[in-house]
Amino acid sequence: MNPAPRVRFAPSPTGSLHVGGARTALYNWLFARRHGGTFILRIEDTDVDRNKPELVDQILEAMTWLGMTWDEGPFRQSERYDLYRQAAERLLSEGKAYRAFETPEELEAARKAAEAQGETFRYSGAGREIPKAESDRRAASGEPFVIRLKMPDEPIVVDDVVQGRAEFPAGVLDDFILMRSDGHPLYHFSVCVDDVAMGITHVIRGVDHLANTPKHVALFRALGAEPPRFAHLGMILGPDGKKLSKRHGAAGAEEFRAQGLLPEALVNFLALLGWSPGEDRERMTMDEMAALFSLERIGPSPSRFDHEKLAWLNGQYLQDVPDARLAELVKPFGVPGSCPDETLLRAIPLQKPRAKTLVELAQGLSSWVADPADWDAAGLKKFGKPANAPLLRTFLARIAAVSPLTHAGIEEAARALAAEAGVKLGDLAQPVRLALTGTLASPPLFEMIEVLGLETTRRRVLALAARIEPEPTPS
RNA sequence: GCCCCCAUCGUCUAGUGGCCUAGGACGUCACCCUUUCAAGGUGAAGAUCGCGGGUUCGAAUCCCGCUGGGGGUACCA
Repeated sequence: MNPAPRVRFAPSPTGSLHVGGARTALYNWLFARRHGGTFILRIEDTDVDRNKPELVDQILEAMTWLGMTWDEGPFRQSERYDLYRQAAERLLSEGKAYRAFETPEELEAARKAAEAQGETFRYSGAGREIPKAESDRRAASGEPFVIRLKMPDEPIVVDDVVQGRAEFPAGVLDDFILMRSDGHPLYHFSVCVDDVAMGITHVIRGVDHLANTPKHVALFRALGAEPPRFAHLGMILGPDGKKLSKRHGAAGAEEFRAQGLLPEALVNFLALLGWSPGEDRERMTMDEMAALFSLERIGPSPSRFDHEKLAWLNGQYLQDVPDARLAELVKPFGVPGSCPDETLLRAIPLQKPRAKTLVELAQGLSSWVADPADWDAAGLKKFGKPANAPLLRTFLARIAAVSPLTHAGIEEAARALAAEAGVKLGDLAQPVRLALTGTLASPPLFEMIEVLGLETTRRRVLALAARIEPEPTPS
């Protein structure tokens, strides 16, 4: 058996945890769990200009919320500069890398010129020709330089676990920069140095890195290490097929959290974007997924983010959350803390089948807590005819006589009243529902009244009755 | 421009040469249940497997071309 794999998730703190990143993290996590490996968290913060340190905590929190715990780290690349400098020195002394003294301006000009010709700019490799002694002397004299890798003069084959085999011809890649003139390592370099140092065996990341992979392969070899296995994941697109962004509603983990989604649902949904365990399995816990996960079953193509399906899945999960837990979870979404837990606990079982998210649950719960501020216009139009006012009052009188006030008893009274009045039960129930909730949609009415109690019911019903009664003769 | 990748119902996908009259899920529609709305149950519509050529007795599955989409081509990550 192969040694236990070591994988890493390496976000850069230039934004919050995007769902694309969350899915990458998840696949790494799942892979590590599946094979008893190690999941490492590494913060790629070498771009001093674009980093936002405060985002690191946000990313860690999102990871935790999603249930992805890491075994090692978080390591920060900004704290590992010595490592990169040493590696660069070594490459330099081994002749696998060299100093180049062109200024950014010179390079930019050369790039412009090449583009004007309709050609791809590639660094000339001029620095390769500078004798070692001269290079050392110029560096010692303080002349700014970058360190570039000598790319091998042979094609590089990347045998990707999910994207398949890709061959990159020799000569299309130039001698790219490892260390900037200010001494900061560049992404490609710090990544490979760290991957070697951390003993990474499998690199699972987005396809946007596939084209960079030959650089990494060359770098691993220069560093004297066997390149890891690569698995490049297809992009996650918005419903319109464009790159997913806030424009599509939500793109960051904490935005989904704010929308009232459950982490287990989001994680399950994300896992299915590109991976399938086969046998038509869809709903799975993280443990189940971890048991079934394999890189071979990841598809190569990009996928669109379908909010509808996520919502459905979330609704499924929501039904299984114990009511007491739900009572806690829903509180940040606007259910007044003043609502007695007893009411909440009786309302939740009736309300939750009607909710797909915690936000919807909180909305549904609101009418158990507060009298309706207003009545639905369509409802008023349909059931607000003055003749209903006496019906409502009679209804109140009838249920006042029901003792104890059980939903079965209330239903019995309601049915009797409807029969007497010669109307369908719905014609009585709907006005009452409008009075209690302000809307025409709610959980079963009689159970609601049982929980709400006579006082609240009376107050709300009288309010509506007063509203629909004929004006006291304007004349 | 150059290099690389991708392409099955509207969406996520199963499918790795015969089991495919292409399966499941979301969504949609219908019916059932029903005091409303959901949930739930049952069922239906929906994919000439992007297009065109090959290979093969046989292709969604292999090969080539095309088209469309995406990525890379930075002293960004």
